[in-house]
Amino acid sequence: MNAIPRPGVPVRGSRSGRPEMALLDLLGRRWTLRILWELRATPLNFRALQAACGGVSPSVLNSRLKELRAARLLVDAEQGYQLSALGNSLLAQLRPLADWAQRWARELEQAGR
Amino acid sequence: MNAIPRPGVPVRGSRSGRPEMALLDLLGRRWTLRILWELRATPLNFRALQAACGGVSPSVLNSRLKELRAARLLVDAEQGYQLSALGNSLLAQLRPLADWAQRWARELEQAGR
DNA sequence: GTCACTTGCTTCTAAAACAGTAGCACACCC
DNA sequence: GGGTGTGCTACTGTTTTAGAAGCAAGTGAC
Repeated sequence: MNAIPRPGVPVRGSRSGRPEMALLDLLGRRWTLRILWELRATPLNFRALQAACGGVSPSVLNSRLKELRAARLLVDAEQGYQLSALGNSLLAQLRPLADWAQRWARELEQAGR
Repeated sequence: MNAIPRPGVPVRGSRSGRPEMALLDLLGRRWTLRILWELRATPLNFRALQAACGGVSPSVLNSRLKELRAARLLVDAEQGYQLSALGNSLLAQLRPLADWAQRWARELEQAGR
């Protein structure tokens, strides 16, 4: 299945077309979350984004960009790729994960001893 | 790289060990988000979880379960696998995504015309 | 003009991840 | 004993991703 996940369309592991399943499929692809994350503050062009993602291969990056454009989370701008209004609203949900990750790190460190 | 992402350890695309990078790597693996999602309400045993995830293959499911246990997001219970307190706190962050996905679906539908 | 440089991306091969099926080992119940 | 349910492992084949190379188009200096 190479289709780009969209609400209303069957995705990996769900033929219901329910929007949250499409979302979980989209976000569960390698690099998707990271790309959104790196664009949280500022637009980046192709090579800058590639570098920000630790040198992800351009073929994969381009696939993810296509998917994110199709999902309307991303738009092409003069300064490069940037989040759409929709993309920003998604990122608003995701941004608190940075704090959560801190807490996670602390708890894992405690548990590790 | 087959290592389980953990804070403090280099992950795909980041050697900094920053917790949010480890988290993005962990959640960006296929089925991880879906598994957490399916466990949001109730514990499920292996086969029930597999079915809930649309028949994901047992080898992959088992890998994800190992990762999630190592990340302390999941614990083994009598009723099957269930979210830990930590896992529940992560899911609390993720739950609003269902609403967001609804909105996303509406906007895509509009834009599609 | 052409030379160097940047940028978005394509193309290729190899490695890794995942899918899909079968089935084992153990437990429990009869 | 035989039947059922369970967590998983083993295997083969397909898909996805990694990693390197490089091309086509644009820009600016000369």
